[in-house]
Amino acid sequence: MSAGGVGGRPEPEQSLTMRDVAERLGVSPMTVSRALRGQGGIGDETRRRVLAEVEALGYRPNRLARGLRSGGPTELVGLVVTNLANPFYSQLAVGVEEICVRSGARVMLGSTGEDPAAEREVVADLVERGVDGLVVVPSGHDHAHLAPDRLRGTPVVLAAGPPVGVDVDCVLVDDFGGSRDACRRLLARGHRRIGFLGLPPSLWTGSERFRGYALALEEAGIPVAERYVSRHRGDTALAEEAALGMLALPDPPTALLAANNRNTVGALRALRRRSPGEPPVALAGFDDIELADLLNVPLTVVSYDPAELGRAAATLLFERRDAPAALQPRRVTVPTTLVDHPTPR
Amino acid sequence: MSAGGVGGRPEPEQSLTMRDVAERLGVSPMTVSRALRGQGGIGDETRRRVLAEVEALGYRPNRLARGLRSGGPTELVGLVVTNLANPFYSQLAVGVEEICVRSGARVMLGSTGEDPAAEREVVADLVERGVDGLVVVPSGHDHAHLAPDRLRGTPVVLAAGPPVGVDVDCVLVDDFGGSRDACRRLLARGHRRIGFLGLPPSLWTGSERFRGYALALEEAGIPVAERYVSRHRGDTALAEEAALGMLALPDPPTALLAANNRNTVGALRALRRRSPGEPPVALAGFDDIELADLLNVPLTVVSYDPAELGRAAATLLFERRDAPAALQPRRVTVPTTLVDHPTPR
DNA sequence: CTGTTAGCGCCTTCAG
DNA sequence: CTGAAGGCGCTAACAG
Repeated sequence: MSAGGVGGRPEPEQSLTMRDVAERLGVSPMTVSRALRGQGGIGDETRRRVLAEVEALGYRPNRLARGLRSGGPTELVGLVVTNLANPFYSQLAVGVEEICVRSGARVMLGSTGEDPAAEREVVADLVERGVDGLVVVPSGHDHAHLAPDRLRGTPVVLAAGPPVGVDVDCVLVDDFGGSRDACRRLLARGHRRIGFLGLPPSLWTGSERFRGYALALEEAGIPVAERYVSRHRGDTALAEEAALGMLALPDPPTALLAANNRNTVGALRALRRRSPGEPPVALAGFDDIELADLLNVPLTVVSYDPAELGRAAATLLFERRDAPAALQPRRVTVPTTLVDHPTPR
Repeated sequence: MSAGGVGGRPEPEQSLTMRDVAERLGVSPMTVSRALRGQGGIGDETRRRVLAEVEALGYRPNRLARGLRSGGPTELVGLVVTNLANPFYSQLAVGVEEICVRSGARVMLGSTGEDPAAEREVVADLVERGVDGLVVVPSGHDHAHLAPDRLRGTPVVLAAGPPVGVDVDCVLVDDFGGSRDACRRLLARGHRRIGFLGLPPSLWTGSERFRGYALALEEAGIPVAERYVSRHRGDTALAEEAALGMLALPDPPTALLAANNRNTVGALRALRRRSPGEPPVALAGFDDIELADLLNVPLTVVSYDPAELGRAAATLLFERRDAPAALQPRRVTVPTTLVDHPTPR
């Protein structure tokens, strides 16, 4: 008798059940159940006695069993993202959690690594685990497998991309408007040759941000020139290379517009390799950068709050879960703002 | 028909049960159960038929019900952090999830905002929801409430801080060694007056990083001077102010050691406010900074992998969960490396 | 106001 | 190899 601690402790209480509490009090489990849920149908005095005993014993109900019988909501939301290490997604998660906690729900996490097959598995697993709904940052280009019909009716909200092949709610960033505004600002400052460091056209975000760029140019009567446009996977090395290529043209751009954080960083690296004599190149980009004020480069960014995207998604989800009648699919767009980080000093 | 879809679809299948599948096949639910779990005790031909029907119907078992009866593991891990928006914690989460997924487990999230009361609630909620174990980044200074005894026996692993008042496993960063090594490097470069921008002594991490600084100085026969030491909550503004204060001393430090990312950023802001004529100040700090190469300041950082911390934590957790006999509480320390970001160009 | 009966969906146990 | 009985912990639905 020893190891583990068979000391004189008051029983580590493997796992109390409602009946244990009830027996100690000489009442039926139902009484305990009612006291715990505080829904009435029980005398004040009895309730007090029960709650005192519950407190004393440290009893906590088993939510899994509760949910099984009542069939009610599990107060569980599945959040499926590509990669939590990306601050965009971790902030999105913060927003989702914030709203969930307010209604007593918890978040269950799933990462896909941008693999549509992994997404399917993760989603299926979350549904098996009884989530009330899913917030999904989609990986593939078709979302038919996210139809609630195929998921026990579990509601789904897409984040950062519109649904394709399925009618569900979604929350989006104003990619188009943000990009357009950034480009307009560069134009307002007199730039006429503006390079675009973009994302693949197959991505919604990539396509929208390009569209904003193109529209702003068009408004200014400037044609989009192939040689000023690069569209690749967001990767700082590729972005740097693309920027250097453009800047080496006989008529190089006088400004660059980067379609996301990775492209902005690549552009910054390219710019810092220029010699002091060369003409300056203006830079604008999507996504804010924390240390912008420490870089010796003026930078204009399209800023927005990823947490707000998460809050909006979770809100739509709860509304839909609790809607007796089905609502029309809704689409919420989170606005962007243009922020100038002027050259310091 | 139209709206909503009252068309001729094959029933959206509210929620199939094992019996539905069984009835369609004219077998008992047990047969379906056995086929699904693939544990044998069933004929090959029967299993095939069952699985085919399951596939056809798109039936998925209800894991909550499964766990209720079998009492086995839920394959659910609770992760409790202070704030997911902090990249340290989101990377930790990535590490935890990575290990969990390998054993078919999922992560349930809880944020505390560094509030010990919130931590208690979150932990209790996760336990009620039947997690197999918890990875907790502790908020308070005493962890007695995290004793598995009080949590239905749910195992706990502490991350980024050692247990106080309770015997559980933990994973730590080598705060002491990393800080010591950084300080040693500054000393090796000839610095004798080294300022320390630190965290509150009440934090484990704060105290350990200070200890490393103090030890390195002691080794070099240099006393720790009050006026070169600042210890406050990690906040860039406070750090900047503290750094400016030190640099304004009659005998200012020639180097600064920042105890975390926030302090490093504050120090960088302080340094950039100096005029070109003033003597340069060296800077070293805990935590790497992505754009270090774009700052025009040489920077030495103590780098480590937060995801590794998460992987280690989850691994300890599963080992303990599956250990038939209780193991001794273990402590894993993740190493740090010193990285130089030389002045570019 | 309180207790009893039954059963959520699945699995353990024991027959056949 | 398959099925029937029973119950995990809790709560609807009905009695009293």
